[in-house]
Amino acid sequence: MFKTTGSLRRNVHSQVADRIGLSIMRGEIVPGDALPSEMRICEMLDVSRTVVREAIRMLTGKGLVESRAKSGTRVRLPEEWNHLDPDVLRWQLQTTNVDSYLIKLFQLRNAVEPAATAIAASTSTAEDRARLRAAYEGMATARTNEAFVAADIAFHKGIYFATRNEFFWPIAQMFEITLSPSLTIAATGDHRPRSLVEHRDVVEAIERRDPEAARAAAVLLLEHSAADLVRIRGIDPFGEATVRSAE
Amino acid sequence: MFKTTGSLRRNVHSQVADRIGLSIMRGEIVPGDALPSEMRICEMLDVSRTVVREAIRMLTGKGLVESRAKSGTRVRLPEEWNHLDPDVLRWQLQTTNVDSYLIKLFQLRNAVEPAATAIAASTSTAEDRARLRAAYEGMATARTNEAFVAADIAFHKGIYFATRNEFFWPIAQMFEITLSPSLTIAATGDHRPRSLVEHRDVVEAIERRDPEAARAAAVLLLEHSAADLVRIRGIDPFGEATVRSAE
DNA sequence: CGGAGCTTGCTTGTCAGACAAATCTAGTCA
DNA sequence: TGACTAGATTTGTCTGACAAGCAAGCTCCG
Repeated sequence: MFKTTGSLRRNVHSQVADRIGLSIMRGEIVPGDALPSEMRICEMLDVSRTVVREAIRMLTGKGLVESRAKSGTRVRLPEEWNHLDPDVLRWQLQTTNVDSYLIKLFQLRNAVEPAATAIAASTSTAEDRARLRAAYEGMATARTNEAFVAADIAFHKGIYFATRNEFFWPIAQMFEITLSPSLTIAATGDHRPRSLVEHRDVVEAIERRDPEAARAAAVLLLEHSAADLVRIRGIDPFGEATVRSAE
Repeated sequence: MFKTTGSLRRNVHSQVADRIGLSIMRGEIVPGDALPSEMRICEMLDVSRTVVREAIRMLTGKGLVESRAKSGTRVRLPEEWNHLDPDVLRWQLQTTNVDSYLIKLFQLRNAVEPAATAIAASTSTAEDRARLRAAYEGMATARTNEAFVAADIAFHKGIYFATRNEFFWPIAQMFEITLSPSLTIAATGDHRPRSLVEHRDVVEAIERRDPEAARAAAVLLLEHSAADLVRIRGIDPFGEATVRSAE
């Protein structure tokens, strides 16, 4: 069990954490419910107790579970998990509807990115701006779709990093996780050059250290991205019908 | 060692994680550097290897360290840690300058909250709105400062939760962590009633399901909060001189 | 028949010792 | 001087053991 199933060799406890984390995301273990006991998990997965304990420790750190001494390890309420944790993100991406996921992600990006871009314009260092410019050049000169998407990710990471506010960084991290796989999905040939101008306007506004121009450029870039979502995946992040509430 | 130092009895591995996490935040172990080996940490803190390993597993899950087999456990680059993780937040709050921390936090809140409020106006359930209204009533009728701050936190958590977008939730969580202690700091008597009207406008705009009015009300509320920061702590989140970059 | 108190068992927390695998270092030999 | 080998170090994993606390079931008394 737990031979290298296709991917690279990872630690066993990480694989166990993946397994339990995915089970929780899939709803196989309901919040408030108890996990199987450590010994049971050992038997089920044929691993040692050490491995199981370390896996549960990881999940505890991400807020997914809570183990009170001798009462068992229980799944916590969804509003308590760290939804921005890369692992949690990955597990959710594997178990939920990708479209609604992309819409929620875009909502967050839409909320944060204009402000982040404005902050970047006023607090970035020369090094930050150089990195941003390099990422833009990478997009402009990219010959393959992969290279273009990689440069695009570097570009947006660069913006969040240039805020010099570490609370923005994890948000960039999450776009990175989500966009990497979508690279293959959105790999339509004519997708590439369309947003180049908008990216350039952003980087130049930041270089001019003009927060308001940067914010405006970011808004335009977001509108372009939204249009791409409509065009390529057929979902509209602004037409909120898709995320209409239950009630 | 590790007797209950003042606070409630917690697991030993959590205490060890705290200790190592704080060391990293304080810069006692520089990124790229290796932690002392497991056995060394065992000796230093007088705990078993099991405990040390589980503590390191928690830190690994938060992106703070990375242990490659037999090369040692190294501290990762700051841009890789999960700065929105509650524990990381707590450690940082204990080791860095509180003022610059509050400014960065306010920057994020300023970026996210207007959009979150607008989304809440369009996607909240009746239950969400009732909870928000209840939190507002709690603020209006609070007799003690503690009760007021608790209701205030519940109010803002309610907004982020009402977006029905889980990616906004961790951000609310972080405000909760930060504002709880600041409760004692900002405990000036006349601080209380000033922002009541702004809160009411927000909740009523959401109840009317009017996104644009909600966004506008949120902006006003933020301006009020910024004024409070200036008045009470003497820091100005919008006067960016305080977070001027190094270069 | 019903409830209070005790007992037992299960589960997590922690400790100790052991071996495998991989990596870095240092020494040796060409 | 350079490359290769052997040893030591460190993390990954397994096993067995005991303590402590919570929950359920059982017993006994009213």
